[in-house]
Amino acid sequence: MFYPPNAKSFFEKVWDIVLQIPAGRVSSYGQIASMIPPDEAMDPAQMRRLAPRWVGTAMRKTPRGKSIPWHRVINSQGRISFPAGSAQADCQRRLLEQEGIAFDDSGKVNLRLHAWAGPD
DNA sequence: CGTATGACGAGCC
DNA sequence: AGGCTCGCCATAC
Repeated sequence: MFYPPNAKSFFEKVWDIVLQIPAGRVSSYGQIASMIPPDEAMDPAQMRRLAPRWVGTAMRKTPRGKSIPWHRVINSQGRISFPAGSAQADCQRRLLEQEGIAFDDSGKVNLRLHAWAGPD
C-alpha cells in the first residue's frame, strides 16, 4: 500500500519515475500518476481523480541534491503549473528551453513533439 | 486539533 | 478558448 496515507512511499515512487524522464522530454502529473500501480484498498475511480493532485504534492516536496529533473513535469495541457510570471515558472521555462523545448505564443509546449512515451 | 492552501485534471457550460 | 466545479486528500501552522 503506497497511496496516502502511506504518502512517503507514494512520493518516492513519483520521484523514481521523474528520474527516468530524459532531457528534452516532458511528462504530466496525470501521466506519472497513471504509471503507478493502483492501490487495491482504494476505489479506482476516486483514485484516478485524486492521484494527479498527490503527484503535485510529491513534486512540491521534491528533495534537492538528488538531481531529480523536476522541471520536466508540466500539466496535461502542456503548460507550466506555476503562476505565469513567477520566479519559479521562469526558472522552469528556462531549464526546458535549455533542453531544446520550445513554447508557443500562449506559453504551451507542443506535447506531440516532446511528451515522454514512458519507461522503456 | 481546526483551518487554509495546494506544481491536477476531467467534465460542463 | 476560458472559466467554473468537484474530488474530499496531504501538509503546514
